Amino acid sequence: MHSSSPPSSPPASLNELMSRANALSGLSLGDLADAANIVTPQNFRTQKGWTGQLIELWLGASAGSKPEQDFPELGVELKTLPLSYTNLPLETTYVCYAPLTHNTGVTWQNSNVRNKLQKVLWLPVQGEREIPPAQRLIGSPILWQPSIEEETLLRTDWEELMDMISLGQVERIDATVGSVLQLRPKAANGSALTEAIGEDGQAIQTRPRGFYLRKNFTQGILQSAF
DNA sequence: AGCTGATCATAC
DNA sequence: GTATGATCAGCT
Repeated sequence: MHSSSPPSSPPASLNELMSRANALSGLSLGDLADAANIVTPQNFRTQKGWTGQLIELWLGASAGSKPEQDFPELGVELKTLPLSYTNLPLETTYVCYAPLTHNTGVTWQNSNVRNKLQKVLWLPVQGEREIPPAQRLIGSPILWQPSIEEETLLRTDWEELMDMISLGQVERIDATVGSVLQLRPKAANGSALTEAIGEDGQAIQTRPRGFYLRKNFTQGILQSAF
């Protein structure tokens, strides 16, 4: 049960964002969907981003698909995190689209990955597939900033991946590359293609890729929060 | 086509 | 059981 309505404006401060997030903790996805007059799907097979969009709505994030943080004024990125019964992440976490061309001048410091991960508000949600989406409960929010050690791990992986992309080795990158950050396909389907750099420096067409955080890394974030 | 929100489903 | 590679929906 939940009787209020989604906010009509973005949070004006970090405190307001956190108090909105804390107010969701303990509620079910069905509660929030009902109160917003949204139909909860029976499963996420055809609506994989549904939970994230529902939480965005309730926190007052600006809708849309811009390559920027969810709360630009606060410098905060929002991520829902599906958890198992033992509170382990069930899925990797998408970070951002990977640039495969025109990467001269791109450094870790000005990268989209670093920008997105500078400050993240994690919203844990029960994610076991046997739990109907409507019954899945929201957990306590975690506001996270990478530690020096975490940022070093991320930067090292990012630099290795970007080096390979820039040197024409994108087709040799698979999801095993990177200790905490990995590169995987990111597209509507297998026929989507984008430009990349080939082995001999020529333009090639390849599947679009995205950066993802490994489960072990997000698990560490959860652990250090408790 | 690019990019957001992600989970699915098969190979291992 | 789990990670990789593939896929779904919506907006620009």
